[in-house]
Order: sequence, then structure tokens, then C-alpha cells
Amino acid sequence: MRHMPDPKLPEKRWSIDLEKSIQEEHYADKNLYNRRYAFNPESGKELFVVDTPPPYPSGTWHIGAVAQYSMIDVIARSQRLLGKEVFFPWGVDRNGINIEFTVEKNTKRKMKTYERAEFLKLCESTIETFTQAMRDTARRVGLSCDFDREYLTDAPDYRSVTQSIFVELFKKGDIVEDLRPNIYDPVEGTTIADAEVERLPRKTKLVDVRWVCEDGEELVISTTRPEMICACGVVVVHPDDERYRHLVGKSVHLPLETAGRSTTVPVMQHPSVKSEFGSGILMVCSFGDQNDVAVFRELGLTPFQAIDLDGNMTEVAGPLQGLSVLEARKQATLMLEQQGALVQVVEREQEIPVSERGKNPVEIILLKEWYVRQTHIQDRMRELIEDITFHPPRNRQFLIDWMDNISIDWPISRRRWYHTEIPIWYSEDERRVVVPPAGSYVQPWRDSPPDGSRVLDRITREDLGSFEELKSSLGTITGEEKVFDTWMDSSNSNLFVSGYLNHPDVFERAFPTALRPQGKEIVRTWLYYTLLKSTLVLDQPGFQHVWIDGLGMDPWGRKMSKSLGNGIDADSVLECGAGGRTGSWKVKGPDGSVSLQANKIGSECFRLWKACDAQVGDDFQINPEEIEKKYFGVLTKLFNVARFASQFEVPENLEVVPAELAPEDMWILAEFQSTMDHVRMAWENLDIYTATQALKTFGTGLLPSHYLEMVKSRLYDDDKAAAWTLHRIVRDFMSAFSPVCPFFTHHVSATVYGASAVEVDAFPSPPLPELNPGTDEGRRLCSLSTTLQDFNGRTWAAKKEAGISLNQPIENMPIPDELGEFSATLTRMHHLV
RNA sequence: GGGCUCGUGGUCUAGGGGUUAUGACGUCGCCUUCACAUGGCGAAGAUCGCCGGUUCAAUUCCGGCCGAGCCCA
Repeated sequence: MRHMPDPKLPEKRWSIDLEKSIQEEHYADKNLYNRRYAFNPESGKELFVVDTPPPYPSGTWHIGAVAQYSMIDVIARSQRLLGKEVFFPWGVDRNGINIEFTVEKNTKRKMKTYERAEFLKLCESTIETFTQAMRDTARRVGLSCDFDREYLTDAPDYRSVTQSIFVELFKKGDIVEDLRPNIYDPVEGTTIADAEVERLPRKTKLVDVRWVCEDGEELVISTTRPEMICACGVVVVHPDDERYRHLVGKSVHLPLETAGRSTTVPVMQHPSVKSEFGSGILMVCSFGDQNDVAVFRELGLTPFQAIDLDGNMTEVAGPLQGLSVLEARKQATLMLEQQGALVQVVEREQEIPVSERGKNPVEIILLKEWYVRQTHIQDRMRELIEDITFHPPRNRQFLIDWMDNISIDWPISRRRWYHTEIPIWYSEDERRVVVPPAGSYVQPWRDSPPDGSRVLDRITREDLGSFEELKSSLGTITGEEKVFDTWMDSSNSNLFVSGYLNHPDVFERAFPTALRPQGKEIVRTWLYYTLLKSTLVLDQPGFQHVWIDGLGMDPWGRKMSKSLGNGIDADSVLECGAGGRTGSWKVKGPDGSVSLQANKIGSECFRLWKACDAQVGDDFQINPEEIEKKYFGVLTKLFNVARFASQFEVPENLEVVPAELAPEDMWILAEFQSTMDHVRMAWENLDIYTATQALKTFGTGLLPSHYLEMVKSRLYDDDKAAAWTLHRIVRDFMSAFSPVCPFFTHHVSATVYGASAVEVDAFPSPPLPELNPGTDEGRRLCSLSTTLQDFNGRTWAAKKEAGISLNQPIENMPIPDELGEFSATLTRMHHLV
């Protein structure tokens, strides 16, 4: 046997250390990096802008989110491979109450005890350290973002867009100020949106209170909020409830003392009453819950303001004035008891609404706040989103469901600090407002209006003239102190990355934004609000495609959370195997603590796992042991195929098909072209799963097990056609596979073929179009594959049966007639006699 | 309490009205050493959550129930 040249790929196998050194090289050379991945709108290619979810830096990055980002990267890379000019932005969402909490916790001081400017500085420096950790993880998992164009939602350029959009919508009348019931967190002192409310189970006391009608009839009403009696506007019963029909129209006395209001309320009918709950009679207060809000609105009642901004009872509560809500509740119960109006108290489990971030029980109170009008535009939004392709299609339903529930406008003002400021000043008489010109970022709590600001009528929004001219007539102006809800910022992300305001020429070509990838848990917030903005501002659908992924779960299918102790750190998985260190994780399972171990994972294996293991939209279980077991072997196999190929000389020109291809070369090319056709279509459809599965099946199955075994001897004999076929397939395979494993394929292709797979900007074309799927010859050759695999398998099995090694001759293995064209090859391969 | 989604060998997963239900991991047996034991061949292992209905035929369609997840009240 003659000595074979050393393989061009020197490493014996794929390793995490190799992966890391390739990665470091990849990110170190900035010029090269930008040439590969930076957005160049002038390239002449079709634009494909990805509205990357800007992560919120809060210490560690959740592994489920990192997995999702790696798939967004796969999409970005696959679109580049298809020849698109991809903008894969890297943005970081840094506004918000979370960082305020972190600073409060770190310094053990409440926000409002600081100077506002001082507190903002603390927030900014704290969030910057978290941001840096996130940038590192982004590179470690291989994201090909345009990092030089990083945007931060707390930076002036981003905030100016938010402010400009506010001014625009205010002028159009789509943003209004109003005194309305608001969900309010009295502990944090801020309004919050519907979407930020969650429910926690808590024990509460349900008290049955005796009320007395004008005519002396007594009725019993159950309530968990006796302190709200002072804000009661009406007592209601169900229209079908025979028991109480006679009460309708009567007046009942409030069972507690109040101040400055009528001491009786009417009894009316309302269908929202649950007749089987308690006595079936409901007191409606401003505001015990959302249903109360609806009843007040529907019956046209004037609400009372019973709770102030600090969460204390107001004047209307009479003797309870000044008490906190909880104290007032106790006191009210006590007073009812003393008056003999208390029938009974029952302890029960109830889900109470709390703020998502502070976990404080929220109140619904009347406040003057800023709102984005949204109820009037739902029908138009529905029409516009028809044009958006959802991946998977069924996840469109999450959005529709949420939209079905929209009944009130979106409150966007918050009484917090580390957020974008509401860009408005009020005249001394409060009838006029000053707004800044488009493109500027202002902080009205400390700045004066900049040049170019306009004066508007506060109610009619009529433009009264420039601020410079009218300045003296406004009196002392007051800057707005409130800020925006963070969704007001992040729902501009697609506009921002598509060039809105900043790059009008790009925006024209890039909008609707090609792709919004995100998790399904923020459909009702991020996706919904973004689409709302696109509708209000541009009357367009915000996106061409929306790709909604499932959630990362623990190995038992449960949500990962701190309280369950079942979290897995992203970096530990990506670094598993580096420097020979193994990974081990202690995870709390349903039956106690479980120890998981893996030897090597890294980014390529991690990405391959996510690409192969779950379809988009499905929740996925994250188990490092399984990731390694199921997918590291695939990398090893593919690496070995490439390494094996790399010992044979690479033909001068891989584009020119040799004249003398053998039948098995034609066969594998037909199979390869069929695979590649599937892969190309899958990449076009943003279908990562199908593309990766097809490549994996071909690359670890037919190619090595059957084709390589068939042509080995030809390769050793220096057969040019076999070498050409193998190299052409390996090279193009690496290109098609590069979106999933960019560093792996880069290494192989750059080392063996001198051109990196990550730079390929056209999907590899089939070398023999006459063998494409759909052609007769292509179909014929592919149809032989089953028979061929079956024959090879039977032969190997027969040798095993006979106890002989694979390179021993074997008798009585007739080659099936269909495989006639391969008979010489098969005879030589199996040593058939 | 409501809505939506999901429920396929031990584990994860493909599929879809019709003869023996896909693949992977794991398990077991055997093989090999001239690309690859991080390999190859083979075997065992599923009443496709449960109960009804539609149908000549359902795991696949419909309804109910149970379980999981997300969201809402």
C-alpha cells in the first residue's frame, strides 16, 4: 500500500480549544470581520434587516435566550449565504426599572433620596458593566452582529427617535393626556401597563358586610376590600338574578362613614356579576379591580379618588384618611365589627394583581397620564398583520389573542428616572406646551427647550409658533418630569435599525423590516407595541417575517427559574471542554438534586443542537449531557470526512466538471444536489430545522458510509474524478452548513480550499443541473439509493455473520440488477467473488 | 375561571386518514483497527396521553377529559 500524503487538516479531531482559537482570530481582525458581516447598504444586494431583540443586561444571560440568539444568527448568516445584504444589529436595551432596582439594592438607598442626575450616573455605570459581559457572551456563541454599529436604548441617538415619535404622534392626536384609571404601584410610585401586571396567590380575608336599604331591608355583600366602601359608586346584581330584582332602583346606605360624598348608592344591574359568588351582590368601587373600571365606564358613574400617590387613603375615606391601604383594611373591618355590620370573615386563597417588577400589590387610581391611543386602530392593525409571515404560522394566534383583549389605551408615562424623558414643557398657564424639533434628545427636568422647538396648544395641538418668538408669552415654563415606559423605546427598534429618521434612503428600501425574531413570552408587549407603532406612524405592517421561538426549559420540561434552582448558566455550557475542563451542573429536578456532566460542548455543538433538536416555536429542553451525546459526534464525523478528503489533492478548478465521472460519482452528486435543493429552500423559508437535518443526514450518512466506502480505492489510486466529486461536495457542504457552525466550516474551508465558507455570498449552484431533483436522471439515480444502502448493509452483515473482516473476499452476494452500473465499484469495494 | 399551544419507544424528535410509524440519544450483542471506538453492523424497545364520535379505515379529523407550557381574567 502506498503512503498517503498528510491531510491538510492537521488536527486529529474537532475540539473546544480549536473552536476558541478560531473564534478569537475571527473577532480580533476588525477589518476582516466588518468586511464579512458589517452592513453595507450600498452593496447593491437586496437588504435584509433583522430587528434583533436588544437584550436587557441584568447580570447573567439566560441560556434559553442565548440559544434563541444563536438561531437568529443562523438566520442572519443563511440570508447572507443566499446573497442578501444583511443588517444584523447589536443593540442593548438599557432603560428601565430593573437597573434602578439594582442600584438601589447595591447602594441600599431608595432612588428618590438621590439627586436625579447623580442617580442616572450610577445607573449608567452599573449597566455598562453588565453590558460588557453580554457583549462577550454574544461573541462566544458566535453572533455575527454588526458590533461597530452597536446601539444602546439609553443613548441620545436612540432616545431622540423615541422622543421624535412621541412628538409626531402627539401632533397627530394619537398620543393624549387624560385623567383615567391607571394601574399604579404605590410602593415604587409609578404607573404601570396592563402587560406588566402579574398575579400572585395570597391569603386574603373575604368579609361579608351587612348593608341597609333606605326602606330598611338588609343585604349582605362580600368583599375583600372593605376599605374601598368609601369609593363605592354603585351596588350591582345580575339582570337574571330573581332574588334581587326587587332591589334594582333602590338606594342603599354605605355601611362606613365617609366624607364629602353621598352616603347612599343606587342598586343597578350588570351582567358581570357572578350570582353564585358570595351573596350574589357586588359593590363597585373606584377602583377595586378592572371590572370596576368597566362598570363605572359603562354606567357613566363619576369615580372617587380614594387612594393617593403614596398608597394612602384620601379625604373621602373619612376616619380612614391617611392610613395605608392595608391599615385601612384592618381598621375598616374593625369598625364594621363594632357597628355590628360584620356578618362573617372567611380566609381564602386569592390571586392578587402585583407589579411584575416590584411584586407590590397594585391599585387602580385616577391619574393624569400620557396615553397612546390604540383601541381605534385595532381593525387596521389586523389588516396590516395579514401581510406578515409568521414562523411558525400558529404563533400568529398569540398576537391575535392579545389584540382581542385590548380594551383600554396604553399608558406610557412613568414616574421613574432611568428611562427616556417625555419631551415636553408646560407654559405657566398650563394651556400651551413646548415640544422639541425632530432628531433632538432633551431632558426637560433639567434642560430648556432647544432651538427649533415649537409651541402648541395643549388641547387642540394647534401649532402656535416657534418657541423663540413666543418664549416671553409663556411665563415660567415647567419641564415634564415623567418618563416613558420602556416599551415605548423598545417598540421603535425596528424603525431605528431600518434607518427611520437617521438614514431615510436606507429606510425606504429596508422597511417593512425583513425579520422580527423573538420569544413567544413577549408577543403581547414587544411585538404588539412595535406593530402598533408601525400602524400609527406609517400605516404599514412593521415586518415581512415574524419568527417566534419557544422557551428554554430545564431537562424535565419546567421553566428555568431562580426559585426552582434549575437554571443552567450559558457560559458554562459554551466553555465546557475548553482547556480540558469538563462541565458539571447541579440542577434541582422534581425528585431532588441531579448532577449533570459533559466533557465538551462549545458554541458549535450548542448551535447545532438548537438547530436540530427543536422546531421553531416549540419549547426546548436544555440538558448539557444530551447536547454533547447527540451532537458532538456529528461534528466529529463531519470533521473526519473533511480530514479524510483533505489528504487528496484538491483539483485545480472545482467549477469545471471532469469529463469522466464514474456512475457512483453521478449518483452521489444527484443525492447531494437533491439535499442542497432542500437546504436552499429551507434557508429561504427561515426553516433552520429542515436545513440542518438535511445536511446532517447527508453528511453523516450517505456520504461517508456509502459513497466514501465505494470510492476509497479510486481515491487511493489517484482518481481525479473521485477527488473532484468529493472535494466539490465537501466544499459546497461547508458553505451550506456555515450558518449553523460558522467556525467549524470556516476552519475546514479556509484550510482545505483557501476560501472561507462564511464569506460565500451565493448559495452553491449544482455542478450537474441535469441531475437536479425533478430531472428524470436525477430521480432515477436517487431512487437507487435505498437499494444501494440495502445491498451494502446486507454485505456488511453477511461478513459479520461469516466472521470475516470487511476487506476479506465474500461469495454469493449477487448485485441487484438495478445496481448494474455500480457492479465494478461494488465488487471492488466489498471484494465480491 | 377563560383562551391558545403542546402530549408519538426509557429520553428527545419526524410525520401524517389506509399494508411492518421517522430519526437521534441511551440500552444490549457483535465487528474493526490503512479517515473516524467521539467508529461500523445489528437487536430489543411505542396499544402514537385517556374516553367517545365521524369514517369501510384514525395515532392522524371532531368533541370531552387528564397532564404540561404560555397568556389572560
